[in-house]
Amino acid sequence: MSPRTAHTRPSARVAPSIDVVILAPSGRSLMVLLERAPAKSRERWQLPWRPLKPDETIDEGAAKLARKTLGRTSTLVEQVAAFGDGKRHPSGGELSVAFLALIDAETGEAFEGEASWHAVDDLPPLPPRQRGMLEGVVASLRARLDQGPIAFHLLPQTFTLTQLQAIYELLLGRRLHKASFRRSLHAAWLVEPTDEWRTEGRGRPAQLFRYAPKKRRGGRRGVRFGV
Amino acid sequence: MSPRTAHTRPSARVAPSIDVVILAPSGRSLMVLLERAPAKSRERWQLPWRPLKPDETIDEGAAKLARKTLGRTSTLVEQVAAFGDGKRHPSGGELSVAFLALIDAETGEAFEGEASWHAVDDLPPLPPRQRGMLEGVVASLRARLDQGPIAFHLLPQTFTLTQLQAIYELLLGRRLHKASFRRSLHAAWLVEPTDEWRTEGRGRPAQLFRYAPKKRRGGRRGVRFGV
DNA sequence: GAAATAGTGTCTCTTAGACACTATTTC
DNA sequence: GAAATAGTGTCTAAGAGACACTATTTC
Repeated sequence: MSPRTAHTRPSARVAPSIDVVILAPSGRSLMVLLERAPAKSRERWQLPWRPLKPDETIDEGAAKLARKTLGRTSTLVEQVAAFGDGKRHPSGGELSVAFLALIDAETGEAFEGEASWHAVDDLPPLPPRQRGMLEGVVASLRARLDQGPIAFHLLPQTFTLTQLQAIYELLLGRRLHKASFRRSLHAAWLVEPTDEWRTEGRGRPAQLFRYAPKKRRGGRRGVRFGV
Repeated sequence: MSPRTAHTRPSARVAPSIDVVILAPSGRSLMVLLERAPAKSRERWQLPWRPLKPDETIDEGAAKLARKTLGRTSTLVEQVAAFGDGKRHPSGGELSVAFLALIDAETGEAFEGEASWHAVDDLPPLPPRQRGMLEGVVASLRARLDQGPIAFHLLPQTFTLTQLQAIYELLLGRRLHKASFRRSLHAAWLVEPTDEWRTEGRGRPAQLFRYAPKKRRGGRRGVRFGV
């Protein structure tokens, strides 16, 4: 049922790989960090990956990989899913574990290294399993947007409400109503104002906010049946 | 940071394991299917598992394992997450992939085999990694309840609305309002009535419904900020 | 003053939940 | 008729979206 490439070596046991999807917002796009693939590869780009070493946990391996790629400790590294669908992966192994790391726009723009940013809507060819992993990770990110404070990982410590709304619009793929957005945000007690204001070209300056969840209101909305 | 058991053999590469969490509703509890562990084990019970074989995909492996355990093809087998947290697993390996299978109550009650049902709220000791896997799978199930028609996999083909509501209450862990539940269900066009009615002891007979999603209304509620 | 961006007040419509009711069965 | 369960009508309150407005900046 699942496709299988011809060149897998059936009896050689290859270590599972750890692959990391590092995302940052940029303008109206979500960007992913890709590395140049080795010269012999079919594709020119790949997700950063490494084999799972025998005496480390996958979380340790992923943290090391993200750190090596980014040159710093990232905000969030979180396991998403395992992929062992028979599609081709640079490791030659059967199993890969996908991790997600989120970087804020400022840090993303400042990044300089071996890897470079690509819009997730307009990607170069990737090894097939990595392509699936990237799509799976982004889909899971979108699905979990309302389950936790994911969006704040894509912003600097302080931010304007317009910036925050732009992140939600980016991840949800649709425009949001400004007044409604701010009302729900206020009701959720997730952010608090700082006493700083940011002037950006023309227009009234915007107040800066920080992420500071206060209480958890009993979020008892009714049952929402599957989309 | 993560605990590591002393008995892992650092250089022996052990195949990743595939573990299945098979769930069925029973009364007011979610039940999971556990197998007797081999005599030498620390715990007496374990989740059904098997090593990933070199030339199969994880989905194939999980499907075979579920079929072997249940003696039939299960309704839903779906990968949830990988666990490689350094905790002990019967396989001795570092990495395990968790799968979820959902069985309806009638099929669950009819099941007879090597394994037996245990309430997820009242479990015997399990190998530590499997304990984490089970909790992770159940948490993910609850979190994804409103993303897809999960609840219907826990019911027979036709069911009463009271049964359906009981499944949602079981998974959400709270009581729901009858009239509201039915109104939202009607608005979501997920079920259609059959012309059968079920009499169960006293009380007015209940109409049987079947899962028959009609249209997808633009489920455009506002942003819900993380709980 | 014009243009641009930030932020708010009010109205409407949808819907979750409470409450109370009717309907149909067994005992 | 009593008890039990199924199913519905109406009211209220919360909140999402539309619209229009005010506020503060640069040019």
